[in-house]
Amino acid sequence: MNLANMKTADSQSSKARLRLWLRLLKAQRRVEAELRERLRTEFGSTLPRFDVLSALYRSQNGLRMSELSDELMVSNGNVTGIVDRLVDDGTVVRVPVDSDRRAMRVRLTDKGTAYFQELATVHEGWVSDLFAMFGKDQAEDLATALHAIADKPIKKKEGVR
Amino acid sequence: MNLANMKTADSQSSKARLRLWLRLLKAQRRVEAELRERLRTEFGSTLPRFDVLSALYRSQNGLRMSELSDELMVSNGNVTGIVDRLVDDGTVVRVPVDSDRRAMRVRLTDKGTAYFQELATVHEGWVSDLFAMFGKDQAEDLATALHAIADKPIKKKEGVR
DNA sequence: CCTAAATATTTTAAGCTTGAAATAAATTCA
DNA sequence: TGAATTTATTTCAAGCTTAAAATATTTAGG
Repeated sequence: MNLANMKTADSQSSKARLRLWLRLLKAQRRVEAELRERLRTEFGSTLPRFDVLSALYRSQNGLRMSELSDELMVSNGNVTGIVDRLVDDGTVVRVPVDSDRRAMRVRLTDKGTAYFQELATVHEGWVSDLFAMFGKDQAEDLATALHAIADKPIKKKEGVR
Repeated sequence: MNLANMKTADSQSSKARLRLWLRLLKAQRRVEAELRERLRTEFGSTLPRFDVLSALYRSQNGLRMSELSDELMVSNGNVTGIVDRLVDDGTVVRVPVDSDRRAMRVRLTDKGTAYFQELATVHEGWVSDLFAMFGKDQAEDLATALHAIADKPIKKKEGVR
């Protein structure tokens, strides 16, 4: 085989990575569509709300609005709207932060905690079913591989010098 | 170790699968955020528009609205809006289908084709950079593993019997 | 042929999402 | 101290997304 007939290693890697990305995206969409549908029909809820409740449940003392948006990787304004709706249905409350009058701490109410526990149990079962083709070990291996991307440091804007 | 102290294999698998899902979701969000930002700042475009152009570019003769929404796994109404905007800026056209007056075929214009080719080259480079930690072989292995989820058959609603 | 059911698409209302602008409060530093 | 900057949050406009309803057309069955 001569050089003219051979793609460079870089081009081949690039294509393989692009295929990986498209596959990752498709898998994510398929699972997300299924989870959204089930949250809607069985609980009258949505994924963004579930995500917020989940983040708050994992925290001990609630989270500030900005901590929530960092955790979920969505914009501040987005979190404002979702929390507004969760406040409306009584699952979370906004508590002013004593030491910083700009800030708000969001917490689960007792009702919200009970509600989320119910959801979380069922949700784990759904996910386990959707990923049933992966055994424990393979699931762990895949998760480890994806860690390299998921926890890649966020590129920060450079200050002007 | 006695049974009381040991989680069942099922529970452990379930947790591992849940972690895998959360990792997959986080990786997808990180990559998507980066691609969206670059499409916006460098091309004044968006991911949904890129996805539609990409699907049309891969097809030979354009796609019907319903083929587009199947391919992209989004709702019909969603595609209507995105195609409307692409028509506005002259990158695609709606062509009536002779044999079926309900249907529309969407095609890239010459302008749209040239524009997408430009985008696609740069986009592949971005993806390759974001996935740079995976070599060709590892990227292929991961893509294969994800195939099991990405191409899982869609569960259809059962008719009443 | 004619009606009923199915199909392709658009419209609509509500919620999600972003980036940018606006507010308000805390921090920095001269 | 007090002005300038930074930080936390909300508001806003525009676009994305969904599910359901509405329209228009085709297909199937009697």
